[in-house]
Amino acid sequence: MQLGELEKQVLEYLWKAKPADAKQVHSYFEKNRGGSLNTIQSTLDRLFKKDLLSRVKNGHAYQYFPKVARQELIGQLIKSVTHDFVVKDENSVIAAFSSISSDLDEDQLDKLEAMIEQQRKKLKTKAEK
Amino acid sequence: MQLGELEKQVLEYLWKAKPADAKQVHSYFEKNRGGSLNTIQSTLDRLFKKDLLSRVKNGHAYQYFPKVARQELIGQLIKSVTHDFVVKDENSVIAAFSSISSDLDEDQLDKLEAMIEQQRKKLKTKAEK
DNA sequence: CCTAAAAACCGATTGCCTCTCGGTTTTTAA
DNA sequence: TTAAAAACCGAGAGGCAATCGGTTTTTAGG
Repeated sequence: MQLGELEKQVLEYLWKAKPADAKQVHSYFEKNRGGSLNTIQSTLDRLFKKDLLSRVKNGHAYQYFPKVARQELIGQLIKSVTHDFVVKDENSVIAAFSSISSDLDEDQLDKLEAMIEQQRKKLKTKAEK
Repeated sequence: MQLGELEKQVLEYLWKAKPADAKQVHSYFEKNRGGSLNTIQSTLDRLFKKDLLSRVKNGHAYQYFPKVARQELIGQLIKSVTHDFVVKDENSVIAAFSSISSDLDEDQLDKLEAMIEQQRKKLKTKAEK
């Protein structure tokens, strides 16, 4: 999946803010970057079609809000960019992790380890069934 | 950075094979997917300009070969796709890892842990300087 | 040195996607 | 019922990969 610049910014905004309609999103972005309401509207629509936003009609307008969590999307993006390089050799994901690990400090390594621990537990639970 | 389908396949090929010129690459892809020699040539050129391939003139033709290792590129791609979501909040990378970790089995978790250990050592060495 | 062949290079086209926005249709609330 | 608000439609611009024809440059062999 491919995300444009504005799409990313809108997502970022919606992760932080409450659900918002096109008008609200537009008024937020107007100050910094300009652009018409329609542009925002079609961007919201694109994100909606990509299944990254949900929407609910409320009075006049749709309220948009994220359908996926931030880290979930990041995970998705990583998977999709990685996917083609991982056929039959899942270890390249590990290798890639390793390639990024050089940017991590001790604190982050701790967190990563905790995450591994959690995943281990999950696997164990599954095995017991 | 953005990679097209053919570009990925060509990279994949060059990671496995010896350095090759356009003709060789073309003859490899001709069987499965067709396409003209020129297409391969411009694809190689695009990858070269993206700094993903090196080339050396040998007799008639350039020999192309990867400039980056497989896992290095994967890492790069992950970084670039991740980059915009990570400003001032490096933990989202960790969170993203966690989002992917659900696909990993025990064996892979072992490897990941080993990698973390290695990275820890590296940090320690640096600290002693 | 000259030349034919081989490869590189150039440029145009197609297709896909984001961003942009004007204009039309539909929905909503008074 | 109707005026305003929002959604929807469609088109154009710009970017990039893929494709390939045609021209220029390079190279090896006579």
